[in-house]
Amino acid sequence: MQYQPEKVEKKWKQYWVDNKVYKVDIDTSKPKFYVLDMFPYPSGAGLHVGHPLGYIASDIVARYKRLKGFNVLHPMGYDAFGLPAEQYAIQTGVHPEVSTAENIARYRSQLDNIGFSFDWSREVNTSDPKYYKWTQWIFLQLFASWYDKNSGKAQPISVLISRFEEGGSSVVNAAHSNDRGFSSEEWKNMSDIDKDQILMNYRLAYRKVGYVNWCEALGTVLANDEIKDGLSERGGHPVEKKAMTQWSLRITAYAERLLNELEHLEWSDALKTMQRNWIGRSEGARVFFKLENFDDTIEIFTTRPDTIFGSTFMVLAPEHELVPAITTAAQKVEIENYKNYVSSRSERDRMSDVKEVTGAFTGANAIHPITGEKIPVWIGEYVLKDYGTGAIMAVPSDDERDKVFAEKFGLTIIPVVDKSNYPGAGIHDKTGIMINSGFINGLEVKEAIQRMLDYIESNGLGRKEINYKLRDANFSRQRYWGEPFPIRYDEEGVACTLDEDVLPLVLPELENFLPATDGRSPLARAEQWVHETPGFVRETDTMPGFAGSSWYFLRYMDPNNENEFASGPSLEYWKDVDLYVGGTEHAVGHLMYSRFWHKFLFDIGKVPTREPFLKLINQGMIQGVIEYLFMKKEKVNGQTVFTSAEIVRQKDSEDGYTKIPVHVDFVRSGGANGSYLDIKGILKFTEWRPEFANAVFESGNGYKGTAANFLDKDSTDEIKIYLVSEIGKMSKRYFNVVNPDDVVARYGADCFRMYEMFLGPIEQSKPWDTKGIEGVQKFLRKFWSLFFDDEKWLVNDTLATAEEKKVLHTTIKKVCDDIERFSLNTSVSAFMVCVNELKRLECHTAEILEPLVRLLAPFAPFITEELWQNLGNSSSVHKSTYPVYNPEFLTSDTVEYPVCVNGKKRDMIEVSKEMSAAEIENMVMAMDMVQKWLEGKAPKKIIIVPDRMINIVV
RNA sequence: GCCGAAGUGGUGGAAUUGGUAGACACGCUGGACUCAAAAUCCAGUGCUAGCAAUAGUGUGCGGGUUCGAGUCCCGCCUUCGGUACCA
Repeated sequence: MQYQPEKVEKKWKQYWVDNKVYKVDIDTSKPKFYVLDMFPYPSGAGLHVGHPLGYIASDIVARYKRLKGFNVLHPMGYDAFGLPAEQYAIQTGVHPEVSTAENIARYRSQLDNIGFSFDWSREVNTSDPKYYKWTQWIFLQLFASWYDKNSGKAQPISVLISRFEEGGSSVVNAAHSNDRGFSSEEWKNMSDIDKDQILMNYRLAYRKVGYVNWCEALGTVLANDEIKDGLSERGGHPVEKKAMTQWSLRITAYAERLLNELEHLEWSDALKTMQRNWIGRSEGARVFFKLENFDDTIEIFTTRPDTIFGSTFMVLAPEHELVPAITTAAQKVEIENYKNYVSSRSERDRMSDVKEVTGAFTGANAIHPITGEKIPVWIGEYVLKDYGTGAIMAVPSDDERDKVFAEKFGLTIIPVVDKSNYPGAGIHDKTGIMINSGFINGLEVKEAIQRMLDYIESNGLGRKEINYKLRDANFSRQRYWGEPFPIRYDEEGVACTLDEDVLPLVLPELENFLPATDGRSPLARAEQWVHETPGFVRETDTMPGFAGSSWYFLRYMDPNNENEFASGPSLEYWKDVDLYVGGTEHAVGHLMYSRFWHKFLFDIGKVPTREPFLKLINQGMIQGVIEYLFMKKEKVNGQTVFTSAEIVRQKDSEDGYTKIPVHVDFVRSGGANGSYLDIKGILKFTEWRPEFANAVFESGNGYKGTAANFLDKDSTDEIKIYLVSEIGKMSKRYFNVVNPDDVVARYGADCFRMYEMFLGPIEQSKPWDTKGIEGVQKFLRKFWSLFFDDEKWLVNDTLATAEEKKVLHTTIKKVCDDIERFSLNTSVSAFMVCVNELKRLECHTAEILEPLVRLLAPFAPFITEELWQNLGNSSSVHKSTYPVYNPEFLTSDTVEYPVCVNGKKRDMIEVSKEMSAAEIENMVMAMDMVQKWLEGKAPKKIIIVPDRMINIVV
């Protein structure tokens, strides 16, 4: 019987559904194991071959753990709110709910096609009101909480209010953004609106001014992703920063815990380092600088208080609230112009450009808190509003950017750290001896920092402080397709929450998904919805993408619960995720927000664990090849011109050309350097992009013409328009998506699964390529042929030989070790080696083949299910047990040693395991090869590494 | 710019703790079977020299530590991911 994957796979897919093979429930008789994948955003392009990489790996582990006797929770769902569906709705009028449902249906069928063992009864969809009811509920809990630094956890706002009543703001040690202190009397006499404003600055979900990318021409707020080189990607219009009051989450309150509690997690060091650096804890001082002629003070944060004597000017973020007040009349125009320039700059550009600094003088001076000198106050884009206090004391002698700034604007530089005793020390290294620094002269930097901190505190100039690079998370989006806030504002503008029992607050129906005026969310168009309750207006912003994904892993534990986000017993049983698999692109964003929400839920007693994800594996990306055509920026005689890449390369500059992505299906020799469009490709391209129907194509061999001119050419290879290939994301926007369905249709799901694993280590990124998939296909056929020849069943009951047992048990050991350390590419090789060996030994005994089927089942669930049935079993192979390796079968009496001379392998020698080192030495010295290399001399040293190798040093 | 990762034959990759570099595959070359093809099977395959035995050389580049370095250290280069509103 021939191996026919399509037949076998169809049969077992149905069987699994009919018999609910992967359904899982709480079972306290078994240990639990939770295997989670980062759920996909269901994009219009469908699932591509990159998505399943992690899913296959986690599915193998889930199946392996099940066979090992664990009760495995292995769910899947959809992160279904997002920008692309909304953009699609604007373009086509199709409601995001409709397109999302279609995309989900497509994803589901694609996922089913690959044979995953998900328990689909637990599917989660973040855009389903039954789900986002609980996202809104969590938001309400955040709104109703503040962070008490004394108890180190979130507390109800009611506790805060009673503290204020008892002792005012000074008795509270909270994470907050409140800038005025008050006594209990003052609190009691405050109006409700004032109280509300104060409380807002303590809430974990609060409102503050944030900056959005505003595009006047498009009348909309843009995502960073929609901006290229400072212009809108659609249309190339200017983009500027615009201030808007927005919801924000006080993640900074959790900075210390997010940092410290990383330690026990089984995450890669690289990932932990990324999170640590993102949190960016630094110890230093907050120092107050008085202003000349103003009552206000400028607050700065510095990690180098020792260098304060070298501070010769100050720089404020251009958005700093003091800037308008302190700018002198003479400097007003300059400051305004500079602020306009800065609002056109992205934050990334502001941080990246270190060679060129820019800035403007406010005309104001600050008073140096120690020397009393007047120092000028500037604004500069390299100081960010949301980092630290949004202001710095500039020390041009000991900071790179301050130095460049001082040099450019002719400001004073006073050297304060003598590094002459530390050759090779960089400008930021905390080493050297203080000079020109008054009472700390002569001290080592580290000592000077301590001395200065003490001085600052005891003289009331400031205080020690810990600062974090981590910033509070902007939680508002001016979009339709997201969770509505369960918030409405009264006539005074006070934010009032909806009652929990009216949740979910469902998105209103809309026809037009374009943003409303002034960049307000499209929700503002739903007049009736906005004004539903007399005297109130609803919040029209929606929550960002990370809202729903910050807690979905909890919902899987009890996905259909209508009374709670998940029941106590289910949370208590499943606890946390034992294995989380997903891409590094989420290293800081999603993983940081999820940990934050989880810790908050822990604080309010809703989850039993401090951390959500115990072990995490980052899968690499499967990249696509992006193929670009060179297009001349300027039209020639009114026509668009595409130029073959070799012509452009001869000019050693790509200036004057734009790169237009081409659908990879049109390209010949794609992926390599010599990819090109032939005549057929050009015709397909112009058909696909009708706006280029009359474009001129220039080839390297002198042809020039439009697609129509090429029609009469006989040979499609006569004209080659070469392209540039780049490795990048597989994405609809680059037209390079490869659908797993196509691969499965051709080779079968088992083959696709094993091939994706065989491609290389799971953590590594690599471009998709089907070169080599036939090796895996051959393996599966060969495996099958151990059981069946053309028509006959070959498996018999003969006793297995020692050699056969050795092959099997070597493989069991290797595969188990590999799964445990997540090295799935090498376990596929191990299976190949095993089958090659068994084939050579003409092994057809059930004693070997039956455990081998179980061993392979997690990798190739279909073919093994079929063979398992043929072996006479009536239940699923996935309900059996995993084979256990027996070391007895692997013993050997001899060891083969490589014999090296000076570390270079020269010969091999087989040695009995019983031999002593001295005996081996004698044996080695007697070898002809050794004598030849010694050339009569005595060896300096003989190194014998047991079971490894022998090295002779000459 | 900053943070993180990767770089090994023609290609994907293996080498788990400093100990035989290139397992397993793809591709290629030659052969068997076949009228022919597909499929299958056998042999070879890092590079250079050599009929061969063998020798030299070889893990992005330049240094270093070590009896021994793909693996550790220092300095670079290139590519990828993130950089706070793509998900």
